Amino acid sequence: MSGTNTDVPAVLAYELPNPVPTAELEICPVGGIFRRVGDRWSLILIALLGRRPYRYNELHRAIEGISQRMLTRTLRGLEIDGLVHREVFPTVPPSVEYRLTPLGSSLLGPVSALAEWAVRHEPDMAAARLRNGSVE
Amino acid sequence: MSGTNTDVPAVLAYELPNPVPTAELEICPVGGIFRRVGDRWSLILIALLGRRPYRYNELHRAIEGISQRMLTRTLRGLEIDGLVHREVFPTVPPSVEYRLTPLGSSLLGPVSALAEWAVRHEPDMAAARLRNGSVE
DNA sequence: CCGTATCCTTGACGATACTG
DNA sequence: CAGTATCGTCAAGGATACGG
Repeated sequence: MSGTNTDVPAVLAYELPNPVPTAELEICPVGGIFRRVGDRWSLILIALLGRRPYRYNELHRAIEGISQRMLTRTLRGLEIDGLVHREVFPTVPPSVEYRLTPLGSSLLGPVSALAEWAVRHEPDMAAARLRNGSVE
Repeated sequence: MSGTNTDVPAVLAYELPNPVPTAELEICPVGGIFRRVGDRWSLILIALLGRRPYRYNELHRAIEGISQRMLTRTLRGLEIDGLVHREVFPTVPPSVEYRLTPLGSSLLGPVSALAEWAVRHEPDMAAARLRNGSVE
């Protein structure tokens, strides 16, 4: 689905008048979303929670590379930005469930588009890195 | 173009088997592309070069917030990954032109999709931040 | 079970100065 | 014009230990 694109930008063309006043770029929220989701764990969490709700330790076990500190911090960040919902069940012992909000779910589409690009073109980038002697 | 999406993931669903062996996530190149392009300047440069080729100081003036150091480093990074092509013209004084490679151009589509999402939903995120008392 | 608190390392980034 | 070199700062992230 979705033809590959060597085609026109779209929003980008609109966002960037020619002399590029810089302020335009600062204001442009594209950078913002990349910063929010471009860290080490946010995307992984969003992808996971895109499948079903998870409890805290369930996430901790599932990802396993992540520290408790970063799991908590990343979840809080996503919660603050309204991408993830946190619900506490006052059971004994307590359990906390995390799920995507509708806003968070709406991110899955665009992210998937980028994911498809990455899956398709990552070999090209790897080849380029070899050609240009990054880690030879 | 492209209806909004609260719809299904796609690649993400494929990328993530349920117990999530972590290795799957490490290997998944989605994180990689976000890391490469999620820094402060890469996206801006890609967006700029998506419009036309630029010379070094032209970029430096156009973006203006950027230091020479970071401009050079970011361009080198993008060049190493095959997203940007650097061509030197042995004139006096020397001039160097940067342009997107076809690979780099192919990124504009997916990035634009995410840009559209950001433009549309950034207000929702800002509202959420206020609700959740991030910078109140 | 679900976190917080503390310490430490690393790398991103900016500022400034200098060069072919 | 098109960079490199050096230094300093700051936030992301990991490790470990502790608490409700």
